[in-house]
Formats: sequence, structure tokens, C-alpha cells
Amino acid sequence: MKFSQLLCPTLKDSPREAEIVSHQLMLRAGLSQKVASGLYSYLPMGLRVIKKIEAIVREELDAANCQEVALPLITPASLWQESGRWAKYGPELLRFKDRHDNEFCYGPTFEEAITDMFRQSVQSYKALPVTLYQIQNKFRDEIRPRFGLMRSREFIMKDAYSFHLTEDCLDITYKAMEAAYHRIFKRCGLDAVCVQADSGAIGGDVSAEFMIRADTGEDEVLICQGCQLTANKEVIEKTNHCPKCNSTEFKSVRGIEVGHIFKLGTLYSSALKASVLSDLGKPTIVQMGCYGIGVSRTMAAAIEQHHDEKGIKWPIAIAPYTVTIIVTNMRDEAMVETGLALYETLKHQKIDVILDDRSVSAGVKFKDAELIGFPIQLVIGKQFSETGTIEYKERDTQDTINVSKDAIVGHLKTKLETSN
RNA sequence: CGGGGCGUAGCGCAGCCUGGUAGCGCACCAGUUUUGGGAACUGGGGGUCGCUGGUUCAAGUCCAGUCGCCCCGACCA
Repeated sequence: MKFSQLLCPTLKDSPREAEIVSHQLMLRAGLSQKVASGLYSYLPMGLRVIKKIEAIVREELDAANCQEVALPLITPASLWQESGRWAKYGPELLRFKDRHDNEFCYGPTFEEAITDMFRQSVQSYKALPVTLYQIQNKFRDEIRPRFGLMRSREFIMKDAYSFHLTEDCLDITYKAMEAAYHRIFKRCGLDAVCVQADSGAIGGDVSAEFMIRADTGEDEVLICQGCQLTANKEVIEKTNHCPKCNSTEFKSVRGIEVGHIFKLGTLYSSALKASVLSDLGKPTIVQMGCYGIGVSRTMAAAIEQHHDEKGIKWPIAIAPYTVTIIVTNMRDEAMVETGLALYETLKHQKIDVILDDRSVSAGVKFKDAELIGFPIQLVIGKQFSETGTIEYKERDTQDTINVSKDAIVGHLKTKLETSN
């Protein structure tokens, strides 16, 4: 991509509405824009980050034998009535009627819809276990949306649901999903912890949350000083001591909840009569698990965890572009030619690269590069004219080194390989 | 929904107390000079001051209502 053609409206001043740093930076870096309270559009840069997170989620879930499906965003009231949640769910569930006066809701979560898909498709225990997932927009009419993408009403979420004949089998998948989640957040370059949690409105008996550590996080995580067990505040408040070692000493840290995994048991499968025939020919209600990841929230959390006073410091795996080539003087033909050639070379090597070919002053390009947070800057500037070298700079560490024009691609590739 | 704050150009703000027909910085457009850390000069474009009603000769400014947005709380992936 050439920056001169890119829709990326960066701002010097932070809009008044944004208070926390991820919200400010996503607006300033031109990632996303507000449409109404709790509703946001993604601009090209923001969408690239989302797509990268989604790609990592897909790869890890597919590797864990999950299958991707797509359910409609809108669910008929009849399914929710069957589970009993039409009455239980509050105004957070956005309901409406179609022209025939049939009732529907925008899906905030999809246990009913997926269980319906399952019961229409599976009759035998031989098809189990099976785990289905989707990545799409969810809608929850939050009492108070806040902090931009951190708590929006429409948001992108990956939700997965597993079906099993036995609790033991559910247990195996639950643990496999926990492991997959650790890999996902690690690959995204995020420091996440898995904590014991309360299962809340979704129901079920066992659940764990994945928290990205950040001082601005909405949630409080308690770490047991006896055995290092991590749990969310609600769990400890209920029992007042560590459920594992009985210690009452805790250290408190703040976190952003980006994932939640549950063992649902037969909560929904019994309500919706999702059963299979066992090997004894006996109808058996299936065991279920469900597993969510807030994709758009993960993007916000990544900014909270990786930024400085200049802007965002994207982890390489989820950066909108890995490398930006900054040509400081667009009137200097040698610089322009070198920048373009380097850009073409990197593109052919399948490196995500953007060429800042705008006819603006060097300062603007530097500031934008720091703000948007491309992990690596390759600067073709005055040192190029003088010594024929290109400046290699890392956004995170600000480490800078001059590399000859001929060696720059090799240097970059070595750096990228060692950082993976 | 309770408490607090805010709506004036794309973004940040002043003007409101004390009414007289809208201004500053940045951004944007044109030209000239610039080109390593948000350049300079000159000349431009852009606002029914959130909306509705009222008071007044006259309302961005005063009064009433209403809508929207943000923060704290209750609630929540």
C-alpha cells in the first residue's frame, strides 16, 4: 500500500469524547470512527488489525479441530423462548418484530442458535465430539457503552460451542480450548492470564476468563500469594479465601477480559432437547461447552498494553503493516526510486509493507509512523544521500541502526525471523 | 436509571456572566519558497452556534423544553 492512497485520517488532537488511551489512539491513528454511542466503524487500518487477529484465531481453532460456521445475526424469539432466556434476558437483548409481526432479536450470544443447528444435524454419538465456531458481529444493548471498542454495543466476537456425549469428553475439549486461547493471545503478542471466574448470565458451572493485563482494565484480578492462583474478584468475594490453598493474602492487578470459556453441561441441550443416541441406543442429552473471544476488544486491549506517549506500538503479529518505508524527501529522485524499489522487493517477499510516499514534510511522516505504530520503520533520508545507507528503526525499543541499501532486506528478514 | 459534565467549521477551543448578526489554532484548497521530528509566507473555502419554542427591535449569548455525547455508579463478554 502507498500511504498517499490510503484512507487514514490521523489526528493531532484527541477528540474530547475519548478518555482512555486505547480509545484516544484508535481515533487519532485513524483506525476507527464512532457512528453512535457504542457503534463504531473500522477504517482500513483498523480493519487490517482486526483481520490479523481473526486469522490467528482461525488458525489456532482450526488446529484444535474446530469447524467454522456462520449463523444469522438475527435469531427468532422462538429459540430463545425454548431455552427460557427470552423472559430471563433483560433489555440488553435488542428485540424487534418483522413486518409479519414475528419477534426476533439481534444475537448477543448464540447458544440457542448453535444448539438448533446441532440438533438438526446430529443424531449419533459417532459424530461427537464436535466444536463449531463463528466470528461475526454481536449486539448487546449495553446500559452504558464506554471506552470506545472496550465496551461497545456492536462488537466482533468469536464464539465457539462444543458438543459431547460425556462430561469427561467435555473436559478434554475445555482444556484444549484453554490451551488454544493461551496460544492465540501469545501469538497476538499479548500478556494474558487465565483466571477462575463466575459464570454469570451464560450459565453453567465451570468457567475461566482470559485477562489482558493493563492498568486501565475494567476488571480486578486477584493473585493468591500462597499458590499464585489467579481468580476474578467475584470468585474470591464469595468465599473470602483461595479455593485451592485457603490463603487469604491476595495481590490485585487490573485486567481486560478478552476471553471467557465455560462448561455449560446440559443447560441448553436439555432445554432445546439436543440429544444423540449412545452406543447403547439410548437417547442422551449432550454436554456442551462455550468459548468466546472479544476480537474488537482484543484490539483495544492490545493498544492499552502496547503504547507510549507517541502512539501505538503494535506487536508484529497484529500490526496493520509490519514495515513502513519513509522517504523523507519526495523531491529527491534517488530516494524516491530507492523507496519504490525496496517497497516492491518487500511486497514480493510477502512482507506487509506500506510506502510513505506522501508529499509532506519528514516530520509529519515520522509522527504518523510513531502514532500508528508500525513495528519497523525503514527511513530513506539524508544519511542515504550521504552514505547510501537506510535507517532501520524499531518502534517499540526506538533502536536505530544504519544498514547499507544492499543489506537492508536481509537485515529485515533476519530480524523478523528472530522475533517470531 | 441516579449523580456530574459537554454540544460553536474535520479536530481542539474562545465568545455566553454583561444580547448587537461568529472568531482562534490545527487540518483543508491555490501559489511561492521549503524537505530529518507535526515548515514559512500570501491568498482562499468551509458554520441555519445540537434541535424546538419563548422573551426581545435584536439571541451563540437570556428562559423553557427536547435530543445527542462523555465520565462516575448500578449492570455486564
